[in-house]
Amino acid sequence: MALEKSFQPGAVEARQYERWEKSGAFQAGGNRANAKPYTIVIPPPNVTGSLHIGHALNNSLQDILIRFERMRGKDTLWQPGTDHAGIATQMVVERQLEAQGIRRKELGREAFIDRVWKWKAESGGTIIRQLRRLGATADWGRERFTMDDGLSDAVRHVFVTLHKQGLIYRDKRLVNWDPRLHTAISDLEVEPRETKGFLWHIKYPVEGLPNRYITVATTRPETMLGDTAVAVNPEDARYTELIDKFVTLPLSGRRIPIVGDEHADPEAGTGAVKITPAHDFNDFEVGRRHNLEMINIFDADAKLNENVPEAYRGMDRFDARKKIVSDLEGLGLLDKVVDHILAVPYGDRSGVVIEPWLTDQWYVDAKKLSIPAVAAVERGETVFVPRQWEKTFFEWMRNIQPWCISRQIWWGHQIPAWYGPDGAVFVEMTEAEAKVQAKAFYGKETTLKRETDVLDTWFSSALWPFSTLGWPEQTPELKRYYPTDTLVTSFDIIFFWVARMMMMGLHFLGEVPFKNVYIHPLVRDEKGQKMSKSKGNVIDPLEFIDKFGSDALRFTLAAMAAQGREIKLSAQRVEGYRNFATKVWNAAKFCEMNACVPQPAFSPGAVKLTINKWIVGETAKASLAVTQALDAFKFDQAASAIYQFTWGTFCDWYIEFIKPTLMGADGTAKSETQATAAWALSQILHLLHPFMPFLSEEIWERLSGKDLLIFGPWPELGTVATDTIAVAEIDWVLRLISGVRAVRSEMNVPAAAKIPMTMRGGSQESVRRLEAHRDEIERLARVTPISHEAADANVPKGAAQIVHDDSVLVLPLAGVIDIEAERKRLEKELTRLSGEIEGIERKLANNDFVARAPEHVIAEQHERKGAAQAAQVKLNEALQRIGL
RNA sequence: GGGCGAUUAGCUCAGCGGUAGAGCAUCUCGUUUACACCGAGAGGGUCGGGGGUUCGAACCCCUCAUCGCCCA
Repeated sequence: MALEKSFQPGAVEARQYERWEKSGAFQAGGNRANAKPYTIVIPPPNVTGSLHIGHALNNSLQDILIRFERMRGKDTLWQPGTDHAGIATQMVVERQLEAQGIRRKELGREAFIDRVWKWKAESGGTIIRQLRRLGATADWGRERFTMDDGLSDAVRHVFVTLHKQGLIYRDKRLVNWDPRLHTAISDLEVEPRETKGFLWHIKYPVEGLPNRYITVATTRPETMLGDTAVAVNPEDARYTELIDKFVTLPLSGRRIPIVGDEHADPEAGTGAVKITPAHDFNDFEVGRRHNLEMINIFDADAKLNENVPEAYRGMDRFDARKKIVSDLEGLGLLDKVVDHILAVPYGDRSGVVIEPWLTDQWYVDAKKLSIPAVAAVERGETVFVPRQWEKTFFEWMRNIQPWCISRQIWWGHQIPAWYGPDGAVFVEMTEAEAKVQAKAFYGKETTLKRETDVLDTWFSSALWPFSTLGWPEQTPELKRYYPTDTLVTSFDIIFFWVARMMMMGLHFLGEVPFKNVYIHPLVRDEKGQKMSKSKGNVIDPLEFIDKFGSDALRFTLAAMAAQGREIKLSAQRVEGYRNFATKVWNAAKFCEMNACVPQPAFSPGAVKLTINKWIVGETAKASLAVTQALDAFKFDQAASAIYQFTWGTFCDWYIEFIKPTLMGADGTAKSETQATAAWALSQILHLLHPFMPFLSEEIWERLSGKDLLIFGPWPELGTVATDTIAVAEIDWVLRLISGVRAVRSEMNVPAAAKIPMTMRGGSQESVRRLEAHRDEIERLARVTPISHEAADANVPKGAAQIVHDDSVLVLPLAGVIDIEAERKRLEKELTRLSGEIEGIERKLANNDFVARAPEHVIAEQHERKGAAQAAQVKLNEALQRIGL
């Protein structure tokens, strides 16, 4: 079947994807039961999500690894799925209901959850379908969802076990309260935004000292109604005499102590700070140190509650701020107001200011769980790539806080805890078991009330690497694929994912969940800005796929995935790699037109022609480069290696070189070259497959028509030795051609003109090479006739001369050449050479260099100097001849 | 305030102790039978500044500057 003029991704992608899927290539296990397993678990995207460019990068890289290992013969498992995204999903469905005039609370918990499931069945998991367009070869039959029965069972099991081990407990602490969503959220879901605000300096009258005030500076005056102390630094001489005295809190008249605490920074504000333990994380700690009372002044909406003077009750926190400031001013207690920049915490889902609020919540003792996780990374059981991210991991893990896992929403894993009438709690897998416990506790049947809170989504995500494999059942899959091999994610997820999965994996399976964590960059727009819906600069990967093809997008992302950088993506770049795809297509078309068909019995080590020996060696080199780069997660280098080899070596030189042979009549040379070209192309398709799967599979099908490329085998050409003699010879020819082309262009010789070339001097070997490659040189350098003459022969007037190793190439261009220009060219070359020689001589004259530098470096310098000097001699001769 | 990172050709980025690289852009030439989504060639960098270590530094160390990100 003849190949069309160019590659049409749209016509190919769906069909090839179907071939793969039908072939069973995606399925773990399969007929590779004896092979070594290789496993990646997908970082589960939100079930509400759709594919954005970050997902495209993340999943392209995973697919490249999976395809690479699959071709190498491993039993690959790429475990796909989504998480239930508690708050996000609940919000989506709630909004839908509101549009129909239905309020969640009116509907009731059970009915609401039914609606969420219905929504999930209809519109959830868009992203999973979109991943197929990217060419992702995950094992879709094994797709999991964090709310599946099995995974929910794992969640309950973990919760109950940790509780019995004392690693999950209930506590009254400050949490990040979202007054709009009415739930606690995690530190990581809080987005600090730098905001212009004020520092209000407020005077608190000191008890027993008439007209003596202590002035506190605060960014949140409304919280003063909950103050239970004023703190000053014990070292601060201004205030030492006031410590242990009392102030009268303005507006409420409460009597609160002045305490000495290091939290007060003498340099900041007035050096005295008000302490509101129930509404500030730092103050909470101060309160614990000094046994201060904790007064909660807000309700769940962040409105002032009954613990404040009546005038302020029921007010919104920001309205209350205004009133309090003005009331203080009226009392003459407002000292001054200073502009101040502060970080205000916003909920990343709700967009409202988060309120530190005192509530009862469930916590995981993350500190205890973090110890083995840190140790495992220290021992190298899990390795981060690039390594530097281990610092980030350690930094966070060593300062880890108790993990608040309860959420006051409905969609999620309801906490398996039941309360007795007196508040005693029974944590069990099922209500029946809880009842048994309760009966033993109370000595009689009792009515229990289940905890209404659900768990943080990340609690279930943390179990993903093993819950998806069937844990807590001891399944064969768990045994075979855990620990997984590689987790591919970006750095902003180290805390969310990596850390929590490490803790849970180690605690429950005694082994790390993954051996490598590859941290890839974040994708930004062309200007380097983070993409966000509000900025309107989001790139839709599907648009790129439609326009340039999935392969082009994948290749671009791989090529830009250099370690330790951000990716700035531009359409131009994607277009460039689309062009590369077309180039490959056309090279294949050329091979097809010239009957270059893969020969099953072809042995790359047995080819006879120099050019074929050369391309065999170059192919082996390229395959090694790609393999090594992928092994080291250097996707950019792997992409670059296959790109350079395909375009710069195979297309630019090899194909051009073999044209005469392919079109000639020499049967033996022709058939060897056809077979070699077909072989080299097939190696290219194999090496390219992980990056450009659709294109490579399509060409492979047309070329060989048989086995699917997706199954490999991956080129392992380590045993094919590079023929160094052939490499040196072809290198000599290529440099000769390039040299002639450069001079022609510089001298403005019309591209179509064929000019004579004489090689002057040169060793026997040079003469032999010239003769052996006469045809190719004539064609590619556009010179004819080619002749050879002795080093002392006469040179025609007005000839351009090129020093080429041990010979000089003479291009007689009388009438065409500008003698002055040629002289300048030669002189420029000479200047460059003498500069180089000077530099080398300076080095060699340095005794320290000769004494201390390694031998091979010195030898190299001598070699370079020799070559430069030889060229210098020839150039000088050429300069002398030019005027003759 | 603490930590991490960046600064290399016009742009985007590799390279991280021993002759400064790629892609794109620019300029010149091109109806050579796979490809103009192409071919041939060219120009362009004292590798942010300053110190130091070394026979030798874009690369290691110190310092300053500028710009990011994370944590307080």
